[in-house]
Amino acid sequence: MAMASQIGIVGAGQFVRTHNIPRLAADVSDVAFKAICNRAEKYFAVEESELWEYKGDTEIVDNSSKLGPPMVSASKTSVTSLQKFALNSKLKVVPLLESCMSLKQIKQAHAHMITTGLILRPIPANKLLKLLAFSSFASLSYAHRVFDQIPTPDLFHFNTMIKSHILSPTSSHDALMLFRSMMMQGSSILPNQYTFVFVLKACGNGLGVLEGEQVRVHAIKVGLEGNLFVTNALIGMYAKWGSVEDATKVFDWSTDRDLYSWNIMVGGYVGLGKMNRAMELFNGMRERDVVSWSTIIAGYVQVGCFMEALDLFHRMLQEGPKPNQFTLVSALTACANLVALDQGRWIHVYIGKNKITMNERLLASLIDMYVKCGEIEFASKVFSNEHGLKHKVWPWNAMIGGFAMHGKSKEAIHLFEQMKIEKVSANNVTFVALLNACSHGDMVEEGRNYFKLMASSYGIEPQIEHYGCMVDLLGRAGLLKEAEETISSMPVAPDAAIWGALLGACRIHKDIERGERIGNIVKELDPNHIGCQVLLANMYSVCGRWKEARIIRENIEVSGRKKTPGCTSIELNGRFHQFLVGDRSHPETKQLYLFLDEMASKLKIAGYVPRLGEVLLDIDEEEDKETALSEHSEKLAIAFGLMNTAPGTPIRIVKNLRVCGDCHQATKYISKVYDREIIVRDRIRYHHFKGENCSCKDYW
DNA sequence: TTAGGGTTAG
Repeated sequence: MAMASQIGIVGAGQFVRTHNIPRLAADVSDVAFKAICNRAEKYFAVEESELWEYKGDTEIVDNSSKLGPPMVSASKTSVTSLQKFALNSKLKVVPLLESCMSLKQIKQAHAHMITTGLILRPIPANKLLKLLAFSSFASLSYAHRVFDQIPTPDLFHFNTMIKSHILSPTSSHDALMLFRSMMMQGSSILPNQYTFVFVLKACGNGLGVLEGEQVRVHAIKVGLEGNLFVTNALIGMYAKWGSVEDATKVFDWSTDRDLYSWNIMVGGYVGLGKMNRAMELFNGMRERDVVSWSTIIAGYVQVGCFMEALDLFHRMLQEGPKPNQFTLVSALTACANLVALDQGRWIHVYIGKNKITMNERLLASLIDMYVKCGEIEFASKVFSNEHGLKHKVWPWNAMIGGFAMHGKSKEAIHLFEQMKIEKVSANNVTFVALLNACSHGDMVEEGRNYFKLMASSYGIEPQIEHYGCMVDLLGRAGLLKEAEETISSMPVAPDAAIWGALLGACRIHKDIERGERIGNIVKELDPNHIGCQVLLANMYSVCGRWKEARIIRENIEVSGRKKTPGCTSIELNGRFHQFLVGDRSHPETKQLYLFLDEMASKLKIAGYVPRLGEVLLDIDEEEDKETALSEHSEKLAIAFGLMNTAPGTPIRIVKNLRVCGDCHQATKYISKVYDREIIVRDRIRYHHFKGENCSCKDYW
C-alpha cells in the first residue's frame, strides 16, 4: 500500500489531493482522474453527511462525530476491511463491494474507488451501480449520481440503470428516459436483448401504450423482436396492460415459445380475473412447473373461488411439482377464507416436514390463516416463535390485523408499540390494521391520535383506506358529524365505499336524515353501487319506512344487478357446507329443519326473543317475520354444526356479509343452551360466543 | 471477471 495515494476528505467536504495520484490503473489519465475528483467533490459537498479522512498510509479516521451522531460499531469492521482491501490487489473491489452491510459502507467503498481510480473501470463501476440499485440499502438517487460520474457509460451501465427503474411504477418514466439517452449516444451503443427486457417491463409497469409500442419498434429495428426473452417481455407488457388480445397475437405468432411464455399468458388472464380462459390455457400446457400451478391457484384465490383454489392445490400435490412458498401462501389464503382449519394445519405441518424455508410472506399467511380460522392465540404463538423474521413488517401486520379482527384492540396497540421498540418500521398496511383495532374496540381517542401520528411521526400520508377507517371509527361511535367532516377534509375525492362506511353508521344510529342525504350523494357518484343502496334500503326498513325500502329494492331488481346473497359456510371433516337464507338444497335438509324447530323452542324457553325489527323485508304477519329470521343462513349453519359434531366441540362458521342483530342475539343463547363455543366470522370481524357472551361486547 | 423472463397480505 506504500504506493497508494491518500486523498483526504476534510473540512466541509472537499477532496484534497494530499500527495501522489493513484497509479494502480495504468490507463487512467490525470485528466480523467481530475474530472472524476471534481465530480466526486461536488457530490460529497452537496450530499455527504459523514465524512472520512485518509491519514497516512492505512489509517482512516472517522470524523463524522463532529457532524452528526456517533458512528455505529459496524463501521469499524468496514474500516478494517477497507484496510485489508487496500493492502491487496485492486481486483478485490468486487468482494469488498459485495460485503458492504450499509449505505455508509458502500460510500466508503465508493470513496476508495475514486481514490484508486477504479471507478473508471467499467466492471467495478457497474458493480457499484448494481449495489446501489438492488441491494437492501439501495439508493436510486445515489446510483444516478454515480452513473452521471461515469464519463462514457457502456451498455452494461445503461442496462443496470434501466433495470433499477422497473421496480417502482412511478419511476418507469426514468427508465424510458435512460433508454432514449442511450439511443442518442451517437449510435455508439446499441441496445441488446437485456435492454429490451428491462425497458418493456418498465413500460408494462407504469407507462402507456404509446411508449411501449415505440420501444417495440426499436426492437424490430435492431432485429431483436423475435428473441425469446424479448418476445416474453412483450407478452408480459401487453398482459400487464390488460390487453390479452395483443399478448395473444405475440404469443401466437412467436415461433420460439417456452414455459415462461405460457406462464405469462396464464398470468395475463389471471390478472384480468378471466379464470375460465386461464384454466383453458393451463390445461393446454404440455408441461407445467411450480409457477404455472402457483399462478393458477393464486388466480382462483384472487377472484374468491377458494374451493377451486384448494382443489387445484390438492391436484398439484398429487400430480404436479412440489409447492413452494408462493403456492403455499395462496393455499393458506384459501384456507383462511374458507375457515378450513384442518387443511391449514396440514399445510403448516407440510412446511415443517418438507423443510420449506419460512419467509415473511409465508409466515404472515400462516398467521392470517390461524387468525381467520378463529385461532387467535395459536396465531400469536406462531408469531412469537419465529424470531428470525421479527424484523420484517409482514408478520407484524398480520398479527395486528388479527387482533383487530378479534376485537382485541389493546393487544393490537401493544404490538404496534412493541414494533417501535424492535425498530420495525410500520407501513400503510400497519395503520389500516391499527385503526381497525381502534374502531372495533370503540377507542376513538386512540384512533384519532394514531391517525395524526401517521403523517407527523411516521411520514406516511393517509390514503383513502385510512380515511375509511376513521369514518368507520367515528361513525360507529355515533360521532356522525365528525365522520362526515373527516370525509370533507380528505385531499382526495371520496369514493362510494367511504360514503358507504358513513351510511352504515347512519343505519346503526338511525340518523335517517343524514342517511338519505348521503344516499343521494352516492347515487350521483356511482348509481350502480349496490352495497350502498342496500344499506339505504335497510336503514328505511329498520325505521319501519317500508315503502321507501321497497322502492329501492325494486329499483335494484329492475337494474338487473344482484345484491350479494347472504351465505354462511361450515367445514366439517374437510368438507364444506354452504347455506343461503331459507336454503333447502342440502341433502340433509329434512333433518336440519327438524333440528332448527327444536332449537327455536329451546332458545325461547331460555329467554330468547326474536328481534323482529331486524327483518328487512316488509312481511305483514309477525309469525312470518319470525320464520324469516329463524331461517337465516347463520342459524342454518350453526344448527348443522350442532347436529354433526360431538358435544363440546367448538363450532366455526363464516358469513360473507355482516351478521344480523337477531342472529347475534340468538347465537349467544345457542352457545349457552348447547354449551358450545361458537366462533363466527363475518365480513369484517370475529365473534367468539361463549356462555351467553360475545367477545365483541355487542360493539360491532 | 459484469446482466435476462413468469407466481406471494388489508
